[in-house]
Amino acid sequence: MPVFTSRDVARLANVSQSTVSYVMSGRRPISEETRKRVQAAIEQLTYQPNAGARALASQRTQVVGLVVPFGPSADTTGLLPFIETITSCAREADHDVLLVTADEGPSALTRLAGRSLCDAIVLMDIAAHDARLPVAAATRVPVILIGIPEDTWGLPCVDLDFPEAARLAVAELAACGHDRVVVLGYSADEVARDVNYVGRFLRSAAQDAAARGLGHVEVSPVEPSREGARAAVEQALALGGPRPAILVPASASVPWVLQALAERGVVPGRDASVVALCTDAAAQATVPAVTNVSTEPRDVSRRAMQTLFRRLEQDRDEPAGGVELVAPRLTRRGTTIAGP
Amino acid sequence: MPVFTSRDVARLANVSQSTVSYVMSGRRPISEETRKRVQAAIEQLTYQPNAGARALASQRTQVVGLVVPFGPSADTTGLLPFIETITSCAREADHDVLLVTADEGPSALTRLAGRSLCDAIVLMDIAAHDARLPVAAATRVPVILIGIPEDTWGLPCVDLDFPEAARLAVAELAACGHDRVVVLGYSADEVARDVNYVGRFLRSAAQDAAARGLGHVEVSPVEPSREGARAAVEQALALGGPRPAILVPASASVPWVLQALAERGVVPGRDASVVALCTDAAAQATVPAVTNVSTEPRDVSRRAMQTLFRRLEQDRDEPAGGVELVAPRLTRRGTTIAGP
DNA sequence: TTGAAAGCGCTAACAT
DNA sequence: ATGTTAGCGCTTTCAA
Repeated sequence: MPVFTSRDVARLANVSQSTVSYVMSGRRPISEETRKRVQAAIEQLTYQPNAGARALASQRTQVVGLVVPFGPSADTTGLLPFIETITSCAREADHDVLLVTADEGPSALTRLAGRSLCDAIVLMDIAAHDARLPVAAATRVPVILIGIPEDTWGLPCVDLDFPEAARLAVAELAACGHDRVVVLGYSADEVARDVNYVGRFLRSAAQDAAARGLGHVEVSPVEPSREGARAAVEQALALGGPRPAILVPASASVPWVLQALAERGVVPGRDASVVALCTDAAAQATVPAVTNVSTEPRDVSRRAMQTLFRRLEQDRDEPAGGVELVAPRLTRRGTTIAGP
Repeated sequence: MPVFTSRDVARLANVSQSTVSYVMSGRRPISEETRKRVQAAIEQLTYQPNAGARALASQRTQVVGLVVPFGPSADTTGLLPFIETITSCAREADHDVLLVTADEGPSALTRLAGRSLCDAIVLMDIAAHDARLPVAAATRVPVILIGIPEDTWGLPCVDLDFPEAARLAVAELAACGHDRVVVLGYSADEVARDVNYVGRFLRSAAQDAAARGLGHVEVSPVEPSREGARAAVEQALALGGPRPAILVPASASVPWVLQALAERGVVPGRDASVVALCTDAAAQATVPAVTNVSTEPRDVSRRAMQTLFRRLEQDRDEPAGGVELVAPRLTRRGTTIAGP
C-alpha cells in the first residue's frame, strides 16, 4: 500500500493542494460541494497528512513532551496513572506524547525544544531546587510542572494540596478521639531527593495537630522495607500512648507499616488508628484496607493538561505562571477507630 | 534565544549547508579543518536540527512508537519496567519514544504509520487472536510484538519462555519432595483477554507435572483480591494434601494468596511450598518474600529493542519474523520447603 | 470561493 | 573534499 500525499488528493478531487489543506484545517470557508469532493478523495485514498511536513510548515508538532522520573533514585510508585492520564488527555486534544526520561537531565528540555520535537513539555517529580527550572523558564516552548518547587521561575505548577491533605488526616485522627498523633516520616532517599511536598505535608501536620491541641511526634526516616517499618512501628507504639494514632504520608511504606503492626498483634481500627497518604487504589490493596487521604494522580494530571492546552490555545506570551492545588479527599476505611 | 538553522551554521563556518549536514551525519569524508570549523559554529550557536525538517527530507523520524495496554481491562501490573527499558534502549540508539495507548485500537497503527510519526512500532500485550496483527503485518513500518499470538503474521515476537518457566517452577516443587502440585490459575479477566501465555504456561505445567509423576490440580479462576485468594486457597488446601505445593502464575494474585495462607495459619516454607511467577521486585516485596520464577520484563524489552534496531539497520524487506524466547530464572526465597 | 506559489529546514543526489 | 540544487509534503500568504 503506497502512501498518498495531499497532491494526490488534490488531483483526485480536482482542486488545488491548498484547498485540501483548508478542508482539513477548516481555516477558511469551503463550499459544501468541493468539501464533499475532497473528503471523498481523502477517504478513498485513506490519506493521512505527513507529520513532519506539517510540523515543518505549521510550526506545530501536535506533540507534548513528557519527562518522567525513571532511572535510579526515582519514586516510581504510582507513576503509571500519571502517564496514563496525561497520554489520554493529550489524545483528546489531538496530541501525542513523547516520553523522555528524567535521567537525561536538563538537556532533555533543550533537546525537546531545540529540535522542535514538541509544542509543550510536562515536567514531573519536581525537586524543591530543580536544576531543570532555569532551563525550562528560558525555553521557547511552554512548560508545566507537576509538583511545586521553592521558586517557580514563573512556570505554571499543579500539585496535590499537601497541607490540606495533612489537615484532613489530622482532623480524622482527632475525630477518633486520639490525644496525639505520630507521623511516620519519609525515607532518607525521598528526603534527599528534595521534593517539596515532604516539607509541605509534615509542616502542616505539625501545625494542625498543635492547632487542635493534639500532641505531635515525628518518627523519621522510615525506610519502605520490612525492617524500616518494624523500627518505625516500634517507636510509634512507644511514643503513641495506649491508643496510638499513626499517620503515614509515604505511600511506599504503607503496606510495610501495616504488616509490622500485624506482627506485633496491633489491630488497626481497634487498638490503633492508621491514616495513609496514597492513591485510593493502593489503599484498597492493603491488608486491611487503610483509611487514606487520596493523592489523586488522575485529577492532578488532568488539571495540568487542561492548563497546558489553555495556554497553548492562547498566544505564546500570555500571563502564564501560577500554582494550582488539587483538593485531596479522605476515605474512611477499616483502620480508623470509629468516633468516641 | 532565537533558534538557528543549518544555514546559519553554514554561513558562520563559511561552508555550504550540505557540508554542515554531512559533518553531522558523517555520511561523507570531511577534511579535519572544515570539520572543526563547522563543529565550532554548531557549538557557538548551540544549533540543533529541526526534527520535522529532518524527518521530511530523510524519511526517518528517529522515533519509535510504543503501544501500551492502558485503559480498562488492561493488566497494568509490572508495565513500568517495560516502558522504562524500552525508552532507555531507544535513547541509546538515538531514538525517542512516542507513547500511544492500546485503547485506540488498530487505528493507532495506521495513524502512526500513515502520518509517518515513527520508524518502527512496539506492540505490547498481544492477544492470541489480536485484531491489530493483520493491520501490523500490512504496515509499511516494522512492527515487533512483545508477546506471542497464535498466528504471528510473519511479525517478529519476543516474550518470556513461559513453558520453560513452568518447567522451572514444577522442578523446584518436585525437588522439595511434594507429590502433587496445585496451580492457582489466572483471573477470569485475564483469561478473557485471550493472552497466549496463560495457556502456554498452564499447559506446560500440567505436562511437566505428569512427566515427573506428580499429581496436578488446577484451581481457576483466581481473582486478584482478598476474597478471590481466600476461595482459591481454601480449595488448594483441600486438594493439596498434607504438604501442599502451590504454584501461582498470575503475579497480581501473589500478595493476596500469601495473605490468605497467613490468615489460615499456613506458613509457606514450613507447612506448604509456594512458587510465584512474577518480577523479582514483586517477589521481594511480598510477605514473606516468595520463591519466584522471574518474568524478566527488562530482558524481554531489551531483546525486543535489539531485534527491532537490527531490523531497522538492515534493508526494509529482509527475512524478519521469528519468535525469540527469553529464559526465565528461578530464585529460591523463603516460601519453598527445603529439599527432603 | 478557489488557485498559484513561496517557503518551512533539512538531506541527498549530482556536479565539480 | 566541497558546493549547487532539487526536492521531502505541507501551510499560508497573495492574487484572482
